[in-house]
Amino acid sequence: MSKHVLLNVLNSQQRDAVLHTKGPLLVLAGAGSGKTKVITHRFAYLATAQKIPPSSILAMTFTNKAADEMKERIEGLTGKSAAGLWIGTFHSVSARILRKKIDRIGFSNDFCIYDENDSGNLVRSILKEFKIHEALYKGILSKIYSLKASLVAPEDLLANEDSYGFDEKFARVYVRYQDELKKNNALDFDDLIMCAVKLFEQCPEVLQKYREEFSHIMIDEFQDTNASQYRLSKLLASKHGNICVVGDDDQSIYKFRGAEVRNIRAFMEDFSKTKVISLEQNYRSTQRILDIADSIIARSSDRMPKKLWTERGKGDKIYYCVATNEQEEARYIAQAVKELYLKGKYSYRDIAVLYRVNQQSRALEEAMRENGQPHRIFGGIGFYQRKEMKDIISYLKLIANPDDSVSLKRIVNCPPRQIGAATITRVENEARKIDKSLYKTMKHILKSHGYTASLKDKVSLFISIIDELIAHREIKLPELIEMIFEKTGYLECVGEERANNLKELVIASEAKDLRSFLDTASLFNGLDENNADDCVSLMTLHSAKGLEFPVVFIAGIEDGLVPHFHAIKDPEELEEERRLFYVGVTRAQDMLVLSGAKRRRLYTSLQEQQPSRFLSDIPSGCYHCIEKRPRADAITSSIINLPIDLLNTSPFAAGARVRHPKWGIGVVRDSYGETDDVKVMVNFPSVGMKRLSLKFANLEKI
DNA sequence: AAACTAAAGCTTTTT
DNA sequence: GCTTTAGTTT
Repeated sequence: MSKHVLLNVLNSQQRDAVLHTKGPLLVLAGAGSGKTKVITHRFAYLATAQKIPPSSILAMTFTNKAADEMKERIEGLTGKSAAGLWIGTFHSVSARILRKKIDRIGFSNDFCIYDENDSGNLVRSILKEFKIHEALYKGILSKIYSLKASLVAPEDLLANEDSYGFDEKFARVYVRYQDELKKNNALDFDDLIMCAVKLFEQCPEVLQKYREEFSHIMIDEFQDTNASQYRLSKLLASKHGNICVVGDDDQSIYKFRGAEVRNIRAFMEDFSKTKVISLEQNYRSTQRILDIADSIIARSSDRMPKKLWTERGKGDKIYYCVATNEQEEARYIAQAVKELYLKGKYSYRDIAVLYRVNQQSRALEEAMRENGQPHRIFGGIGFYQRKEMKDIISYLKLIANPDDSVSLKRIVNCPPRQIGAATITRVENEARKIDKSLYKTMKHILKSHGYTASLKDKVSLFISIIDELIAHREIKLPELIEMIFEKTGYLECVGEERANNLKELVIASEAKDLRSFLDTASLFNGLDENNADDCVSLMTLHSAKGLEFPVVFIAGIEDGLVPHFHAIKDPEELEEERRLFYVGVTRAQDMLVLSGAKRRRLYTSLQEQQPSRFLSDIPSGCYHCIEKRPRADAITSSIINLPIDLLNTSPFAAGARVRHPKWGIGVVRDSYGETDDVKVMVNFPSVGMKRLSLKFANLEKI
């Protein structure tokens, strides 16, 4: 794409951001203001107009999805493949650097990556050994994570014991955890960033190499960076200062994961002469939606001042529906979805239902199912998170890295091989004695005397399977996986559904080598399915960030949910809830429907719920209140009064009697769609409700 | 070692 | 209320 065209499609602020290629740049990108467009066009501009080699531009995001989208759009703009470029998540970029250089700080370059599950198992086994109540592992793990996010290594903790306020017991667990990771030749997620920082800080010549390699740096969702990610970016950028960060403090909703909004202000201080550009024109939502959004966020304290505006016009009315309980609320939403669909302007895929906690999806999913709305719940367990996937991946991890004792433990008795807890404990004790990995210890046991024959037999059988697989580690990955199935008899010990999932794993492994496949499996949530099916999307407010939908429902606008009751006491957390609500509202393009219930079942008790305190910040004229009465009929009573122009005026309007060549006489229950493609719902006594297109159905009015 | 029962959880979660 | 996990039984 030519330079001219590249710049022409941008507004003046966006263009300023693209043209500011030298020195630090902070882009405050409001919701829907074309943030990704700026990043991708800036990349393309650097590469084409400024002749910067694309391989010298480092672009980091948080999610694989965002990285993929960025790559795709850059490919579209430059007409060249983005494969192999430095566009990726913080974690994948760090992993890529560490794969080449981590030996410089005393690790092996063929390290494996532990996901949260693996880390959790490791912490639990340490707690067991230390005789600490195992159920505490979650809290301990999250402490470890937050320390790592702040770049506090175990040795720093020990050196500074008092100042962090952690007890000695915890410090011992942390030290041990880190030792075990190293022994297993493994890094956890946070280590990826922490080790990259360590590498750069301890090896100036490595830092120098990458500083020269990355002449330009761009960072997306900057408000979500934690201390270690910011440090990493700063290390790489501080020399030339060609760093562009894009973010929105109003959309900071991951403080609980270590994100530091303060990094935005810190950036302006750390990089003097930072140019600040605000993107305030919103291309997504109607004015009514922005008004609501603004009234919510304007109350937020200590934010960078900005005000979104749009050229899209006022738009449809916004609704707030109060239902008696969560089932009624869900039914209301399901019926409104149905109505919107039947009116023809929106497909199911245009509609999202957002909520604060996953638990809310239950009632919603039930109502959708009853009403026959195709829907998809996002945010369950990912593709690679399923038990069967993790098992096979553990086999692969073990094949790639036999010293990975966490993976070994996971699959040593799966399928059952008579190697239970007692046997494992014996091997583990031995391993501690000779300070070797479980795999090496098992080999040691086979060569030693003084063990029972039955133990040796069991271990020998297992080791022979693993060694045979290791001997074939170079064959094509799908074949290797099939070989695991064959040698272990895994498929026979799982049900049909799981076996089918595993077939997908085989397919996903095609054209990949072992190493890169394992990185993919650890660092990717799973197949980020682009919803090809026409489905309503159900997801939490958190997972909706970065997405947009023509129609958005937000359920549970009640105190206790939005804001969540865990966040009500702490003013800072309350602010985050406000921003979360803001994020939800700003997902909507055309239509926004809020809802709440008067009573809701939370765990065991039926709670009386009050409307969200955030609603009182919205001027009452901004939305229409609806009381949901039970037993409203879906088709005959309109739940949402759609604008007149959407209503259909053809002769085949609701109530008309028609004759169909095959099904005989029926009654039109609803009609909708564009004038050149009108669709009707007809109830035929003989076959029931049918959805027909007037163009093809050959209906006769009688 | 597997199968069962009791008990304790229970916000969000990019990697 | 429901789901996960810890502990106990067979």
